[in-house]
Amino acid sequence: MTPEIINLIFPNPLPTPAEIEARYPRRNLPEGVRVTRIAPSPTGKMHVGNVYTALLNERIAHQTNGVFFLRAEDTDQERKVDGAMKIIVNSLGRYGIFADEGVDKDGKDFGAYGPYTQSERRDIYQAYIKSLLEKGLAYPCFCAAEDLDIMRKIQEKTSVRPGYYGKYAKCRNLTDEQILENLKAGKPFVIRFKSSGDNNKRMIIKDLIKGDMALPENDIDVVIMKGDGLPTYHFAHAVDDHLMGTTHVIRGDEWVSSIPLHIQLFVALGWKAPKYGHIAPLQKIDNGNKRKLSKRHDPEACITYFWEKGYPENALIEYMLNLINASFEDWRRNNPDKPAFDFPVNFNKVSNAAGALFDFVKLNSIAKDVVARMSAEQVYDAVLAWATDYRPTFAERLKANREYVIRILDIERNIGKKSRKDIVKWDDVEQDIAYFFDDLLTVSPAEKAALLAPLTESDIRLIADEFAAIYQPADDKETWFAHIKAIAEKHGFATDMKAYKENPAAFKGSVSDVAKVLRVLVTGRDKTPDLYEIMRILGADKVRARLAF
RNA sequence: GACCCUAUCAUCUAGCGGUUAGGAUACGGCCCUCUCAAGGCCGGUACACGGGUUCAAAUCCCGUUAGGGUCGCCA
Repeated sequence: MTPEIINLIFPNPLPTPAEIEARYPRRNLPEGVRVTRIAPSPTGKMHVGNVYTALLNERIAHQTNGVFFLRAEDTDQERKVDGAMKIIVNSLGRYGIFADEGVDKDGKDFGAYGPYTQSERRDIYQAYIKSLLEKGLAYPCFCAAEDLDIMRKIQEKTSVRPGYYGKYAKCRNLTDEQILENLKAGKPFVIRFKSSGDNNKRMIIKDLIKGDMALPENDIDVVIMKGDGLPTYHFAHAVDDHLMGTTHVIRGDEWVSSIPLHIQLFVALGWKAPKYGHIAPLQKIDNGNKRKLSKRHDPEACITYFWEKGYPENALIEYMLNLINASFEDWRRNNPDKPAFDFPVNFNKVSNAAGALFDFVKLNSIAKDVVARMSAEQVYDAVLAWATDYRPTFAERLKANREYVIRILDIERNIGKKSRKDIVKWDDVEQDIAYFFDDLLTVSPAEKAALLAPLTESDIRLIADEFAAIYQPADDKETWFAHIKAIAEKHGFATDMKAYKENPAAFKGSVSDVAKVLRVLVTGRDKTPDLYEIMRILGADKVRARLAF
């Protein structure tokens, strides 16, 4: 390719590859230290899968005291959304995932290997594309999108492998004169990579996660520079991950089939390719089939779904760590008090080769454990923070009743392994504690009576009155329960559950029925945590008032 | 259609030639118990199918089937 042509393609002054290399010195890191990255497109929504991939990459790097950086892949100017980096950075930060270098929430760079936004790296990509043109490893292509469509249709119709290769690569063998003519005529063009691959040959790819794969060599002359002068993903990946010193590229397995291309690109540019690891996307069941979670169709694919529901951040992290290495749950059992990030991720054994179903049942179970390990104060703070964003009215109530709510949240908590586990997500709490507030307790007497059937209204009234008369909030739990037993005995209810079970007909009911009367009258529900605690927290006045059935 | 990958309980998985196929979640039962939750104990459920190789196969090989992914100037 003549200098004249190259100057027509790149009339602007460009740095030389050597100058660029000098600006990106090799990272001086000890053996075994890993450099990874997360490279999302700023399209405005954060997929759970992005967080999952970021978590894995972050762990892989930071477990070796390596570098984890964030790069904005915004070469598709059509899909770019303003403010998207803020969403990405906040989403990750919320889960404790922080980059050492990259783009911050305002789109500003930090770190020595920038710019970390691809659209700001145009000259760098073009410099390397220019060098490829000079070496005859790339060429301009003047085929219009419509021409390519027609070509693809013909290929489909004649059952040939689609793509721009071999005899279908029309612009590959254009003469310098033809190129010059097109360029001078101002015909739009892209730059394609001149592939020397043979589709009939296989190359062995060593994938860190999937293992060895035999993939066909790439023989397609892919576009490396688009009509707008920006590179395609493939080319930007090679340039950036080389210059930025990425040692391990861990990404979604939609990239598997382009690994041969990527390796080709590294070879053509004279660089060493990073190690690759590919993870399968998170799936869901749809009409009996698995398919990947999609931002378009599945609300739960968007990370904000978990914010709205108030899933504890640690619950999602622990769930994801569990998907990464199923041994996480054993580790957690042995290390109940350690931060989740202390878990040694073994990325040679990343599970989920085929794509795991995102399992909310399991997530919920993990979430219960996570919440059970928190103190009442921590739960309060977390619920308040969540409610402030998503339930302002509830947030006001929480703020006005801090001590009271903490006491409520503390019922049967912090007793080691026996802690209650009824909170999965912050969204559950308002309902859980509603009966502690008179204005939220809207169960009518009729509804209460229905819950208490077959006891009659006079039975209920009798029990309630007798208990109200004797109730002392200062009583200890034994005394409190002795009162209930006494009332039971007096009215023909069994106090010995065994005796009752052996001969239920001999009694009107059991002591649990008496307790149930009190429970329903005081809380409006027949299922609650420890009634004794509830009464103490409510206070004698409120208890008596509610017992006045 | 072509190519690549994957295939163990309902779900996530352990397993890497010899195991009563293990764990977790879910489910069921019992115990505990003022209800519920929690906890403890117990239980059922799996190697997709068909061929090989081998003394021996969930493990290795080959097919079949099923699922996933990729075949763009999107990433």
